Amino acid sequence: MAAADQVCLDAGARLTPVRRRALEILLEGHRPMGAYDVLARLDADGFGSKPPVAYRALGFLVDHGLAHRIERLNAFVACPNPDGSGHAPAFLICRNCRTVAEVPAALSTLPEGFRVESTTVEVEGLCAACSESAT
Amino acid sequence: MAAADQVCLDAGARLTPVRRRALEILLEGHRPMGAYDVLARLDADGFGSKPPVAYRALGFLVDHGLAHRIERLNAFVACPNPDGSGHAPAFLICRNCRTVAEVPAALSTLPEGFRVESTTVEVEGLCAACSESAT
DNA sequence: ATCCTTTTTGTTATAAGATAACGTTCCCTC
DNA sequence: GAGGGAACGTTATCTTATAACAAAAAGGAT
Repeated sequence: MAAADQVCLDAGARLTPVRRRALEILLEGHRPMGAYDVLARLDADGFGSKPPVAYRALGFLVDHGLAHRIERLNAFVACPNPDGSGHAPAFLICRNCRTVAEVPAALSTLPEGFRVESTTVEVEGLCAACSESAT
Repeated sequence: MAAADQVCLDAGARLTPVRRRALEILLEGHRPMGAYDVLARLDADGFGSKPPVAYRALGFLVDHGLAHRIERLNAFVACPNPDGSGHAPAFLICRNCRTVAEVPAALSTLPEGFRVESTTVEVEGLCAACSESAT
């Protein structure tokens, strides 16, 4: 959370109560959460109860690199190390235990000429623990 | 299409009329199409008009590597070179002209222990042509 | 402090994407 | 030509996401 404050400070962005709470919810979750899951929690905490409340807060977090969207799951996770500088992470999604690990991405050599603006790298499979126990 | 026939033959799978037509529609599109876009075309051609018709046909194509799903767009594209052996492609998505190019993926060095089953690599940005004209 | 502008919030309403479950039909095998 | 599994089409419903509007709150300039 301290890192999040710093990122917002640097960016001149406001980590308002809903946004802060949304980030806390993701951090507490330790796993990807759908927008409606987050919404339910926000609603319970007295914030709005309608979808845009969650989508806006999550959008803010994603825009500032405080959270990431996992496309394959239509879900969101808190970024473990928000650094302000849009890094390009890869996600390892375990299909068994549904956990998601964020690791540094490493995309090699794309064709010339394409101007990259953002990347999505998601890998699905079995994490070490589940792979072990499935043997 | 000949390649598609071959892939299905090898896999002992049936490229039925709806499935074949769905693939043709994607091939004619030359761009990602939503399931409901494909559905409208299938319906016009006398196939069913309800979502499962499209989702099932597209699911079959994706399962057999004849088409790919673009997660960021919730859309589908025909695979330009279906080879039966689940290759791991990357997609270059131009945010300006909405075209999608499929290129060989090249993910380097993931952590040990994670057993990879499938990968999603999608890059958004400006294609060479749009990048040029935007200068 | 007060006015003004911009951002943020919450709402209503609706769009877009996806799947579960059921009965019927088709096709292959015996 | 009968049995059984795969594929089809339907109804119904669910999940995910956004457009558009009004009210409130924050921040800057005077």
